[in-house]
Amino acid sequence: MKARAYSREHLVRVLRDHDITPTHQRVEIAHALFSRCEHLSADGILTIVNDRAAETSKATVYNTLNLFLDRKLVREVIVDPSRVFYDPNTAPHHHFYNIDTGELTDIDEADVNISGLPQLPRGMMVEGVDVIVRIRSR
Amino acid sequence: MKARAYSREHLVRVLRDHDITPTHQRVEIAHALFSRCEHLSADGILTIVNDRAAETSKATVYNTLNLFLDRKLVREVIVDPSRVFYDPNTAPHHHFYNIDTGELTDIDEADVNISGLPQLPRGMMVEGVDVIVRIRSR
DNA sequence: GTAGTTGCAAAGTGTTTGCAGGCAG
DNA sequence: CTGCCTGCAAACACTTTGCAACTAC
Repeated sequence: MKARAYSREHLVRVLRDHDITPTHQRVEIAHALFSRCEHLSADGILTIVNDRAAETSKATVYNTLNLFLDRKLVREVIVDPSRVFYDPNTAPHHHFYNIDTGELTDIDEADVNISGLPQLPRGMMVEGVDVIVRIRSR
Repeated sequence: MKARAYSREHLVRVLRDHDITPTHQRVEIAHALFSRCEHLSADGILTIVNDRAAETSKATVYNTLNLFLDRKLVREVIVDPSRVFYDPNTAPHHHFYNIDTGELTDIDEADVNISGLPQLPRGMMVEGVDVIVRIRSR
């Protein structure tokens, strides 16, 4: 992903493109997600957004993230039942998960080749393939 | 996995082999998991175990599952943040996840080939690779 | 102006913990 | 007998919801 500092104006356009009314809070949440190349949890986002001045509630963060999810602006990464991460990179890709630190790192899908998956059950289609490589320090 | 009805005596031996005191409840929970080739949630196990007569509490199911996990008798499958499944098949393998029904199906690891994973960060080792193929009806 | 959004607090869900009584060895 | 195990209920962390006030357009 490009490590670009997304401007507020650009984010407003992106939100509109996804049929999301660009309220102040939503722009801030989008900014938190897109301006850094990190995988954030709802709680992490809440902290960042309220870093300077408390202006966004927990409920709004959750509602907004679910909205972004629904509008396919972000993607959920499920690696630990007690930690859901939101990934601003919606292109298909995979992850390293550091089980010691909880850190997530992207793996470009182009690099990875998966072959030999069995036939799908009849009438089914693939929605997506997630690969999680769990790593830890030696 | 062999679709074999595990006897209680056999399970007692298995538990002992894993340094687990084979109490009545633990044997029942192990039986629920191993006697069927399903991926069960804590709640599903609670239901099965108490199907005839209520004799096992929720807390014991959770404690026991965590114990089994720790002793590597079962494995956790994380596909949905609100549903943790316990998999009696500890051999490396992957999963189909039906996002409509929540159903999990095993994929034999021998069939699947993954190539092109990037170098690990320095000093790291792979603990395991999970592949989840999310499917839905067409 | 009006529909959609927000904040707060309360309710929900799945899981863990503290403690008194009970079972395994 | 002794220590580990169990059940219960309370505690917990995370997420969702109901509702009155507010904001985008």
